[in-house]
Amino acid sequence: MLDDRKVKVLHAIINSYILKAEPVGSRTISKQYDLGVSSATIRNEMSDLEELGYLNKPHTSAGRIPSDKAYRLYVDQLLKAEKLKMDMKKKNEIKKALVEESQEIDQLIQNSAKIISAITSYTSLAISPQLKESRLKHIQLIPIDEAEILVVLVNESGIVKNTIFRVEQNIPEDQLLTISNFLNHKLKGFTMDEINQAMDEGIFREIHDLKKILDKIIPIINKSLEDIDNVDVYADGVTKIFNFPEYRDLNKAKSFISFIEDKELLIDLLLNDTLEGDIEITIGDENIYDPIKDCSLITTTYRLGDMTIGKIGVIGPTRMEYFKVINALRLFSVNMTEILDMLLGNPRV
Amino acid sequence: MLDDRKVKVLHAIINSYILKAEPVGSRTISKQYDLGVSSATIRNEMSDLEELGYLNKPHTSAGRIPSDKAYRLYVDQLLKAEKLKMDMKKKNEIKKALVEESQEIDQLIQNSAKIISAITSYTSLAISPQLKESRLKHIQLIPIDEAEILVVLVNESGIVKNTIFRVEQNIPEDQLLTISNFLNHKLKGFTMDEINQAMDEGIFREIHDLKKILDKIIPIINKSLEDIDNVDVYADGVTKIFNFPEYRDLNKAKSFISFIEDKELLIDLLLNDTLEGDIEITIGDENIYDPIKDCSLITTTYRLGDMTIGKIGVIGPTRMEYFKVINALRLFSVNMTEILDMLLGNPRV
DNA sequence: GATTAGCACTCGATGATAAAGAGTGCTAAC
DNA sequence: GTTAGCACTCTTTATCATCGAGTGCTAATC
Repeated sequence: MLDDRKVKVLHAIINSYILKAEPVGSRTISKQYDLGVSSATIRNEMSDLEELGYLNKPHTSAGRIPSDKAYRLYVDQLLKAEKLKMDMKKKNEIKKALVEESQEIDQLIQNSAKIISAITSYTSLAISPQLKESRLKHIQLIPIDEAEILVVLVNESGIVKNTIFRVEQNIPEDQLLTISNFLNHKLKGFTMDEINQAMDEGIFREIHDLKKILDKIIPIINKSLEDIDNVDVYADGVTKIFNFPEYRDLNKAKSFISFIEDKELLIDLLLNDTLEGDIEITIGDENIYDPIKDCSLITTTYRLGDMTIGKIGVIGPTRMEYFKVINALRLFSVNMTEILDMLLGNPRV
Repeated sequence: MLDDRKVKVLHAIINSYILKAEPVGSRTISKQYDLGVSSATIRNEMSDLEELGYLNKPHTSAGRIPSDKAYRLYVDQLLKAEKLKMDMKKKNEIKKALVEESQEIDQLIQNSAKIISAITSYTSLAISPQLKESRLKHIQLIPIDEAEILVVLVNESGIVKNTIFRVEQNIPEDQLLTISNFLNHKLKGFTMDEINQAMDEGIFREIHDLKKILDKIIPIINKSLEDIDNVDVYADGVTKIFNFPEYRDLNKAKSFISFIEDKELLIDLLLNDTLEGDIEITIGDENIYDPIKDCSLITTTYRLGDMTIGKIGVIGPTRMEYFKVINALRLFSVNMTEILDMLLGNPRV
């Protein structure tokens, strides 16, 4: 069905269209890509490719445009054929830049998005670590002054969360310590769900004298653990979309940018996919959301330990420089995993 | 120079232009605004107003467009004349929505930006609290496990910051407590600058046995206090700009959105102004930055105690619904100040 | 002296028409 | 199977006439 020459023609068309963003004619291919056949032959092949669904015609007298199906074929072959020859020098440069700028995890993610957008020239997306079901590692109550107590929570991954709350009457420091110890003893290693369940079962029944303060603290613990699990998304280089002729149309640009502006949708977009695999590519109509049905989304994951905890990627017109983007993202996947390990991972000494 | 009727004509033109975004002709004014004079008279007045710099002509046979100078006059009179009749019902509605959604300060600011953009239909901007020179209120070291210590800092305003760091060898809990107490004793109430200075003066000389751990902690304290002072900006409703006909031009839209995307510039924009005053308005060419020289920026401040600590505002075409925006922002200024007081302020019981 | 009706004039916007150009698809020859 | 050649299609671009909103001036009017 798809003989060797057809594939070559198709690739030539795709390459040309990625480069120029203009419908590709038979003459262009026969002249600029060395296939050794005349434009008439190319015309015949193109006609076949169109029939097979790999090419579209904007109108009779225009050239051809690759379909989503064509990109899919192209990308699959790209991913299969391509050896992962990572440019270690570049990788380490990026790593250095990332580490220097990012002491906090959120900063790391944000900076990654920024750098990716800069080096690929596409809009980048990134989602903060997913630490679903995080387990409590440490809890401590600290008196700030007579009327304020600070609750500090640390989860397994080393993410910390604090809340200050007010109390009517002064609670002696040693009593707070007792409470801290007690809570640590009872709740350490549990997820929020488990803590809730334990409470329903009345693990605190034994101590009546602390009840009043515990009643105040438990909701805080809950909220904080919830907060830790909360995700954030970042986008960078949104206006890069204006550089692509397909977004000369104001309405298209608007709908794209509106989509990117909607954090809820972005989170959904990045999480709905699996968190598996190395590089994931969604092309055009394969996307669920209407506003990006003529975009391609390329994402990669980053890990903490052996858990995949987040995603970072690039979005742009289906006519995307897949090769370049895939390579850039691979660099980041490795780098971020390494950096996260350094920032959050358990010390392995 | 500017007699009463000229002002009336000018206001009519401004109102019409704000509404329609189209050059205003003399006939429109004489028909739709009840000034009791013919279009010819209006024409004469318009000619005078143009000479005085209040009106511009796109070309000979178009109507007139208000100049920045005209908006400035209009706005100044608006601010002077307008009584602050705050819609208390609406104010409290908004307050309720804000309080429910925002437990964290940053969330409060973000939500405010979102709501403001929604009710005004313009792009909103907000900057996180400026707690310049924040003073240390409390510091505590908490052992997480054998190799990790959590440093918790609380500043005067009740903002908390944590960092986990690793130690080679286990430090006994009581020793950490001693260190905490010592640091609290020495550093409480000081700003970062003062802490640095104190260290240069060698306040820690007396205790040699703690030197090793202190050397590790001091940079963390510094970084954390710096971090607390760090500002963040938020923008919401960026794509609203597409709704305005003056941004039908792709390049204009791009340059506007690029500007808004650049956090550095936004911070500068919001901080370069004074932090004084109720409502501040910068019109068109009064703006320093080129990309927004045909925008107006309206901001208001919010306070903590008697210190102005942040700004929130709206940006849009100079043809802006000043009245509506000013009223909306006033509501927010009061609400946010009240909410911040509740979240962070000292308990006054 | 201010106001107004009247009218010539300006200039962008709109739409129709023509010409140019890129590309296809078919046919017939190689 | 490949290719040259050519009629045909459809968009793009340029040109030109027309339309209409609006001005600015003049002369008449209040």
